[in-house]
Amino acid sequence: MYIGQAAARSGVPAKTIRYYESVGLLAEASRTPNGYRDYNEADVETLRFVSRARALGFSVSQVGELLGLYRDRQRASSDVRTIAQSRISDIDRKLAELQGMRATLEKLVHSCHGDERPECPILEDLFAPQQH
Amino acid sequence: MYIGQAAARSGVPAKTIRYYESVGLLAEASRTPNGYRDYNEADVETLRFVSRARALGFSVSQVGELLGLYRDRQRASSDVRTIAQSRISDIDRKLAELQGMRATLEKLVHSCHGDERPECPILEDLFAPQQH
DNA sequence: GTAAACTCTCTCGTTACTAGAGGGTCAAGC
DNA sequence: GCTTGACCCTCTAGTAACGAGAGAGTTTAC
Repeated sequence: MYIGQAAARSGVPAKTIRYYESVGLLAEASRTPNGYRDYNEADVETLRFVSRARALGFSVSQVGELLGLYRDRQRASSDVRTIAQSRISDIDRKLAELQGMRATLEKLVHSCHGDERPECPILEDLFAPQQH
Repeated sequence: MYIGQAAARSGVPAKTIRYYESVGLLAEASRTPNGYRDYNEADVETLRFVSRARALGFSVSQVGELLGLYRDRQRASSDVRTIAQSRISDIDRKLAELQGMRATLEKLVHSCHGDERPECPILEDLFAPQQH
């Protein structure tokens, strides 16, 4: 099948498929005589794997690692588990950061009347912040 | 003062200050006779404002808006409040997304023994995902 | 037969910087 | 007078992960 159909069936845009190939995440696709990329069922499944792993926030290079682990079935499950756990740690750090930001913003918003008057403590706070 | 001192006092790296100027977030700095950028106290305070707003996750262009609101004291506080609230909404969306990712990863990690055996349900799950 | 739809490669734009090249300026020390 | 080091300058390129668009060839449908 051509790239358009592979895109439709995997949910990965054609542009993105070419990009993944260009950066080495996917092997170079075989070509039909006219030079169009040619895909099969297994390729579509690989694309779905990539798509789902990306949706879980794995970077493209991490997805490359996961694909490698999948292809080499001799590898221990602990390798996969380790990658997944470090991703969880990344997420936890990001969550804490966002929650801190949110708390500060919430405090600022509550201290601001939000009416037609120009005074708003948000800006003053940003200019003269307490340490945090 | 030169850019190095302004950087030290504001916490914004010199390269970043030049970058902010180049994208129009900051006005072009005045220059000493030798061509060096020249900063004063007010500039340092502006840099601190920018730094703090960036740390709260406002984009550079949003920081530009906030600076504009600060300079034009006639503007209503509701403008500032609206920007801050939309930033909170952004954060809430991101939090929900990360929490969803985290839950899925947690489930996968729990289903994986993490030992020397090659079987790990994480990869199988990524290949044959249930809808979510 | 032709027009739409699809494919190709290539380059640029995005965000918010950071790193580095190549070069000018300035003060201190010998 | 000269060098050394710490500054400063501009400009370019690289980062992550694509998306948009140009310009051109191919296939498909009517």
